[in-house]
Amino acid sequence: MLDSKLRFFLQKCLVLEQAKQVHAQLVVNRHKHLESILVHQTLQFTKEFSRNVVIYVKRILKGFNIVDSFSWGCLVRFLSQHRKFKETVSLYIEMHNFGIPPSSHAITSVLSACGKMDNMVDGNSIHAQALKSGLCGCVYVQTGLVGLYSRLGCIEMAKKVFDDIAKKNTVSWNSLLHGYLESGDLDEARRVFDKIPEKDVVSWNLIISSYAKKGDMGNACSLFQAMPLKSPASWNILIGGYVNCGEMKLARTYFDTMPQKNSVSWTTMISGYTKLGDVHSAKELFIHMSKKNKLVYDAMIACYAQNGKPKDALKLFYQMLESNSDVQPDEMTLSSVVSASSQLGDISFGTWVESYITQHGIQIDDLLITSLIDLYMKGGDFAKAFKLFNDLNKKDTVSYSAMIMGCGINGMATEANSLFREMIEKKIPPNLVTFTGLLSACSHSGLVQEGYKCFKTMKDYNLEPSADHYGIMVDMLGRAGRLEEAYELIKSMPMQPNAGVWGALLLASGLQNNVEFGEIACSHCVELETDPSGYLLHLANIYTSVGRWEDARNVRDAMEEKKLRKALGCSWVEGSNH
DNA sequence: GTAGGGTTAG
Repeated sequence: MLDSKLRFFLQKCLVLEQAKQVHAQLVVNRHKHLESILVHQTLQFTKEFSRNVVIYVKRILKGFNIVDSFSWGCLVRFLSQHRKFKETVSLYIEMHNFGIPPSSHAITSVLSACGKMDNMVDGNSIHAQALKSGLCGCVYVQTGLVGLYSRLGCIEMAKKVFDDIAKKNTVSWNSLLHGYLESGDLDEARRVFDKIPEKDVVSWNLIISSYAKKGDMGNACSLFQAMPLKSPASWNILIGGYVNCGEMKLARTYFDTMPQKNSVSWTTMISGYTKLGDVHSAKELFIHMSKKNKLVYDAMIACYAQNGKPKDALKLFYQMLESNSDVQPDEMTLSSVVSASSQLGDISFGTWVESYITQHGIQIDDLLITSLIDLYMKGGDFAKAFKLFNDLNKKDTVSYSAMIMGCGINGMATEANSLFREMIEKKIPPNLVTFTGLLSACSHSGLVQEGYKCFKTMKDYNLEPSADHYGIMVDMLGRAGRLEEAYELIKSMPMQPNAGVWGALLLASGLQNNVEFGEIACSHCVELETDPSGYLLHLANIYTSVGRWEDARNVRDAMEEKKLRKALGCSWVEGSNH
């Protein structure tokens, strides 16, 4: 009697606090045999990932006096489902060391985690373990292995395991299909797709997503229309395809017409607008979404951070912390947030983030470390930045560039150059950002020869200097007093010089009190910018410095007049609204 | 088994 009552009660266990209360009751009433149901229910109903749930459940599991592979498997699956792949594998190992034999549940989850992490080593040893424990006859485990080898690009192994499956289900077929898609063999994938006896919505989604990823929206769209039953994922795949092509209008049409939007639909659209720099449309969508989950917050925070709105990014982050205890930031959220604070030059935020990470047990990863490196380099805490740099699991183009960029800003040319040499030795390819850092290091240290050499090196790496790179070169030459050379370089540019390039020449002309180049540079700046008052003021100062008071006054007068006209224009517009 | 979020410049 009490059993069924408790069972009913357990079904209602939606949040951790309730689970804890019920658990206390179980213990008091000596119903420990119901603990595994509690574990199962709690994990099933926890929609948003929460580390507290993991800690709590693990404590219950370790208190079991019976071997319960099923409950352990539930926790392994919970971690894998919430994309905590590293933790999935380490819990699996912990479970093994605890003497719990693997369940098919646990094995399939840990295999999928290994696949998503590109972790062949653990994947292989789990395969071996599955063979030893006799679980390889289980279709779920076999299918999990097909999925693992498919993801890791070992299509031959995948095919071998697949052929051994006695009773293949649709999931087994789909896993193999996934393998051919992953290896880029679209023709073979299409043959497998046509051979699947009972295609389900995932079979269709897989083949459609492969066309969408290739940018072949014609095929993707016609298959989408042909499929008998569409799931929200099918719509999201199509929308994602259009987003990747930059076709936001078409994406929006499908988004607006789809019958059941889910959070993926919203995040896909928001990130599409992010990439095009359309913060307004992204925000519009974000505001109108009713139940926002963590990923939607992440997408919107990233949108602000990537589009030069760091204050908005931080504001939304604080809002996220306050809004809902279910939505907890993780390393993904924090990397955007750190990038925003770096843009604001707020180095104290780094210390806050680091303590937040330890307090909440967040797994720090290379991307988050990279954003912290950038923050500390810009803030001048080089010791901390170098330490973090050495902590990286894998140094890549972005992390090297962040370091070099920081050296560049702080005029550390020697360090920048040795980092550059190091990355070349390690065969890590530099990109345009790397050279921005290197060139600005030379510029800030007055190393003209070195700068030229660097600039010319770019083509060895198939990199075309951008207008910004020219801007730094102009700045460097200008500071060295070589205005003529700087002007020649601007004239040689294959693209239209921007206001930054001319501004650099103007600034240098100011340092040298050179009217001739000052006038040229300023006239271009005025053409390119809507508010040229700063440039004009600069030119006026150049006139003053060489004693041409009359010209200086003329420029200032012209500025005043423009300002007045602008002010009048504004008040006229405002007035007309009333 | 399918769909969504993060790091370096401007």
